[in-house]
Amino acid sequence: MSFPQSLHLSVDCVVFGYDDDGLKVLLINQKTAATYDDSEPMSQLPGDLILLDEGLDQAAQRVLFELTQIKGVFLKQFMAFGDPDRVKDLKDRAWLQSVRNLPDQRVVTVGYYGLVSLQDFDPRPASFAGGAEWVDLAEVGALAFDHNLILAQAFDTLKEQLESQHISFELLHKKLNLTQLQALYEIVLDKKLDKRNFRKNVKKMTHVVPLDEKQTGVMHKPAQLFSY
Amino acid sequence: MSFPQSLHLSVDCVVFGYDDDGLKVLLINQKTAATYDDSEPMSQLPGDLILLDEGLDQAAQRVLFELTQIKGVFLKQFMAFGDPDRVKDLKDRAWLQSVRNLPDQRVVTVGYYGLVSLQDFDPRPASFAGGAEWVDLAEVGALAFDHNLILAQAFDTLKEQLESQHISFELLHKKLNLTQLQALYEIVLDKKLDKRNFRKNVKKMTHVVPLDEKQTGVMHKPAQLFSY
DNA sequence: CAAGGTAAGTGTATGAATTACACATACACA
DNA sequence: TGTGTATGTGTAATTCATACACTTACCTTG
Repeated sequence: MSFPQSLHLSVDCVVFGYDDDGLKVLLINQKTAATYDDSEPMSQLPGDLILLDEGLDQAAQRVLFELTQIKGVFLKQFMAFGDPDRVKDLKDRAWLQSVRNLPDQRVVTVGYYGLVSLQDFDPRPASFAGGAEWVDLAEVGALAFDHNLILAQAFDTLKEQLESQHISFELLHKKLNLTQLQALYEIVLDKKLDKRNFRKNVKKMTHVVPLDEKQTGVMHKPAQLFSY
Repeated sequence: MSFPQSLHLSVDCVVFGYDDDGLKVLLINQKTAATYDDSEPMSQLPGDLILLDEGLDQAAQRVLFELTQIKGVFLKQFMAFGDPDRVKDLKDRAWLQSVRNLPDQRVVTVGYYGLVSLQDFDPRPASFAGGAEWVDLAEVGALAFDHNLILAQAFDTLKEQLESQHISFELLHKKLNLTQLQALYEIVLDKKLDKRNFRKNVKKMTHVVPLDEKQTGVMHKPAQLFSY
């Protein structure tokens, strides 16, 4: 009835970044130390083991900050990934050996996702060691471990969230005008929306409130800004 | 960059059981060995540590079977619970000490939920050691650990699933007639539904198919049976 | 074997919500 | 002062959701 059990637990953060030319995801490059052959160092989602005295949500915030210097993003847990072999692939072994005490240990990870407006979060926190960068969703290649799966799952969850009306600003919590917000919806849901109907719907969302502030410096009628 | 880390991972199963007089949840009684004071042995959700070579879904199925003899339920992951103190409460220590090698170890758990029709799953797998039993949702008292929280969260998830049309039979995967199905919806969502409208909606769900089979032995027009 | 009891099964009219669609407005710049 | 550009707004048509009552098929009992 009791098992000798020893495994590791990590969090992985899928942070989507939105700007006018599309949806991006925040990736970090594995520091190349030792690759198992002559292949390129791989990219991966920012993630790491949790500490023994911190909660999961807390761990997600900390890990994201440590790896990318990004702070204050609303991160939401969406799924745990526990395939026993998820870190056993040859391509991932060398890297694990360079950073872990027990590189062969099984690792279960808890996935978090969030959404930010790229205007705010410096589009290139690349200054930081490890090289974090925003990669266009369409251009994401093969990631380490099962991170392509985690990313896909996070994206599905984001779509569901948006469609079920609940969230948008909750994730973004940033001031935006309605054209930008609509563009975000269109990119994530991958379909065109009607401007007037979209605005009618937003008016019904009580959690989206107009600010006093207006757009400035544009060559047209300035747009009203909104926030969560 | 690498942490000494040692913690346990478990799964907990929230199995809802439906029959004509309401919605129940499957609980097990802690074998009373040593309670920390003279209090009653507590109930808890069926759950246990995962094995090192099994996946999470697989672990959920195994643990449920080992603790309750129930097999073949569709179980769906819904959330990981990782509060560092979730198993540290005094009331839970004595029991952990009696069943675990490392009773002080932090335990993170992954929650699974499912829904079964009580006709099929012997309403009382109580014959089995440990005493599993179906408890009316309204009558669930204080559970061990954070299991009341896990249960509440699972129930919320179930409601969302039903409301978003997606699931019902996917969880039940059992033949039912439409009156029974409607009653299930009414109990879970806690509101009355219109019979004719409900049936119209079910017709739209392509995954719910009528069987050749009909109800027998009833004192009225026999109902068509449906399945997933 | 006829009559009565019981839940199953079915359609329509009304109101609510969603969709499709085009022009006047406000600011910046030249 | 005029032109360019994206903002901001209403209505009619359609689709979807709701409310509502009687006939049907089988079982039972007298």
